[in-house]
Amino acid sequence: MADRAGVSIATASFAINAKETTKVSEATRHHVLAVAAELGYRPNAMARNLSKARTSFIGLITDSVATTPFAGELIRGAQDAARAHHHVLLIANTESDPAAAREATSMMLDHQVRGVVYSTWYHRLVRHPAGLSGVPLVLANCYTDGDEVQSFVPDEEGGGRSAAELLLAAGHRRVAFINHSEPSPASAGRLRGYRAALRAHGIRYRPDLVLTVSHPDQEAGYDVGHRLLRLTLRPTAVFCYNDRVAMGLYDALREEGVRVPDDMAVVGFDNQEIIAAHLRPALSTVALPHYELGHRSLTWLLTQALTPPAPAPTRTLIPCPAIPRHSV
Amino acid sequence: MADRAGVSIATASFAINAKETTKVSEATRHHVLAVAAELGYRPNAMARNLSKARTSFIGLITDSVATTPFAGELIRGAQDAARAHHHVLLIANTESDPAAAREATSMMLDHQVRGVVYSTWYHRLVRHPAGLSGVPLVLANCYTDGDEVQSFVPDEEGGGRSAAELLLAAGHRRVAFINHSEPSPASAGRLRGYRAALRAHGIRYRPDLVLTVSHPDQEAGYDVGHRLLRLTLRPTAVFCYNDRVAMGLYDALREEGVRVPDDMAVVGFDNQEIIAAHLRPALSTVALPHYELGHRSLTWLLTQALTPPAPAPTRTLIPCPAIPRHSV
DNA sequence: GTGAAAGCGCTAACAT
DNA sequence: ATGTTAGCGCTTTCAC
Repeated sequence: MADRAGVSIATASFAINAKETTKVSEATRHHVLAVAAELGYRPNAMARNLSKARTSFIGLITDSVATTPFAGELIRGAQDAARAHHHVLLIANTESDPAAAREATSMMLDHQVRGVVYSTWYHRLVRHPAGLSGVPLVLANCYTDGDEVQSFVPDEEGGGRSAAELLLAAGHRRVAFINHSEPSPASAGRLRGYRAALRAHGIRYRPDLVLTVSHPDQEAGYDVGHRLLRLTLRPTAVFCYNDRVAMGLYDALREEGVRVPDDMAVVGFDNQEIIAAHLRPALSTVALPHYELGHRSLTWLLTQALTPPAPAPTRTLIPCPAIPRHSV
Repeated sequence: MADRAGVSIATASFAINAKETTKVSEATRHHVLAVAAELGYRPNAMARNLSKARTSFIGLITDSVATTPFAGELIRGAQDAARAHHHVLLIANTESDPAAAREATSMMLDHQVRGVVYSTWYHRLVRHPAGLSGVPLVLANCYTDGDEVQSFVPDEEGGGRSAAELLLAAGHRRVAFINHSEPSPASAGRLRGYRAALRAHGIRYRPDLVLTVSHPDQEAGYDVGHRLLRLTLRPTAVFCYNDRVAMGLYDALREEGVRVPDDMAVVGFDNQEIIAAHLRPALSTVALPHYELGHRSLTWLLTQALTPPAPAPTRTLIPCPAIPRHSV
C-alpha cells in the first residue's frame, strides 16, 4: 500500500503510527493516510506484534462467568480500562477447572500477553496462580497469603460499617447481623465493620444478635428470619450478609406479619440489582465494587507494573458504597 | 531451541506440530519434544500466526455483559466451543455504543479473526453489523431481515408451548398469559406457542385472558397480578412473560391471600436462577438457551463457515427446555 | 528423514 | 524528510 502512495514502506509506517518524533512531513503523512483510507488499509496486528516483540494483549482469568452478574461487571471494568489504553483482553474462564486454568495460562503466554489479571467471583485467599510467575500479575477480588502479589479487593469492613450505619443513622439501637458462618474475608470483614459502627454509636456489641447461616441464600434467610423473631429481645433492624439472605428474610417477615421497614428495617449486601432493586420494598444495600476491581487491576497493570521500577505489591481496598433504597 | 536439540529449526517445527504426514522420525520427534519441555519452550503464537497468514482468533461481540447472566452463559458456550477447536475468543462488549462497536470491529479485523459472532442480550432483529462484510459472520440471539446471515435464536414458540403445557398438563383449563406489549420475537413467539398449546388441548383461545405489560419486570407483575384477580372468570393458572414478572405476581398473589400453586399455578420464562430457583415456592419456568446459542454459533463458524462450500444461511431455532419446579 | 532458505507484514536502526 | 535493510519467530516449499 505504501507502494500505491508512492512512498517507501518505512515512510508509510511512520505516517500511520504518527509518532511524536514525527519523522515525516505533514504533507506526506496526510497523503499516506488518505491513500490508506481509500484502500481500506488496516495494519496487520500480528505482523506488528511480532516485529515489536510486544503485543497489546492482557489476559483476564475468571473462575466463573455466568453464575452471577459479578464477573460481568469485573470484565466490563477491565474491558473499559483496556480500551482506554488501546489494549485488548484475552479472556479465559476456568470454572475452577485446573485443566482449563493450565490451558488458559499457556494460551495467554503463547500469545505474549503483557500481563494478566487473575480474578475470582467471590473475595477470597488464593494460592499464587501456577505458571504465571514470568508475567506481570495482578489479582482482582482475591489475594495471596503474604500479599506478595498486587491485589485489589473490596473493603469488606468499610462495607459492613456502611451497612450498619444505614440502620444506625435511622435511629435503630438493636441491630442484628445475619452473617455467613464460613470464615472468609467477607464474613470477618463485615462483622468487624458492624462492630465498629456499633461502637461509633456507643452501642454495646451483643453476640446474641449475630446469627449465622452456612449457605447464605434465600432459604437460609427465610429460616433465620423465623429464628430472629423469636429472640427474647427482638431487634428492630437486620443487616444481612447478602441480598439473597435478605430476600428470604422478607418472606419470613411477611409470613409473620412483620412489615419492612416499619416493624423491621433490613439492609443487604452485594447490590444484586435483580433482587435488591425489585423487592417490595426495594432493598437498601451495599454494593460490591466489581467494576472498579476490574478497572483498577487493569489500569495498575498498564500504568504501574509495566513501567519500572515495579511498585511494591500491596493489597488495595476498594470501597463498597451504600445503596439506600426503601427498606430502612 | 532447535539448536539446543541439535536439529534444524525446520525439523523442530515439524516435530512440534506433529503433522499427520509425519516428516520426522519418531526418535527425533521425541527428542525434540523432550528438549522443548526441558527448556520450557513455548511457540510464539504471533510468529506462527504471521507465518501461516491465519490466526486462531474468533471475535465475539456482545451488546451487554453485566445486566443479566445471559451474556455470561453465551460467552461460556462460545468459549467452550472455541477451546474444543483450539481457538481463542476476542471478546468485545459494546454496551450498544456505536463507537465501541466500530472500535471492536476494527480491533478484530486488525487481529485477523477468522470469523465473528455478533450477539445481543435479548432476542431481536438487527441490521447487518457494519464493517463485518468481509469476515465469516454468525448471529447469536439475533437475526437480520432476510436471514441473509446465519443465525441461532431461541425457539420462542416452542418455549411458549412448553410453558403453557406445564400448566395444561396439570389439568388447568383457564390459563392466563401475561405478555410483553412490545412486539418482538419473544412476545409474538410465546403467544403463538401459548395458543398452539391451548389448541392442542382443545381449549378455546380467549383474548381477555392475555394481559400485557409494557415493562416486563417485578413491578409490572405485581400490578397486573391485581388486575388478574379481578377478572370475572378468574384463571387458575398464569404463564408469565418472564421470571421477573412472575416474581412480582407472587407478591400480589400473596397480598391477596392467593396461594401458589394451590389457588393459582404460575410459570415463568428465562430461568433466571437467582429468582426462579429461590422464590417460594420455586418457580417452574422455561430456560433460554444462551449457552447453546453461543456454543452452536461458534461451532458453526468453525465447522461450516470456514470450510467451503459455505452453507446457505438460515435462522436456526434452539429449543427452550421446560424447568419444572414447584409453582404448578 | 532432515536442512537451507524464502518469506509472512510489519518496525526500527541506519543511511542518505 | 525519506528510503534501505535487517530482522521478529515461525511455516513451508524444495533440495539433499
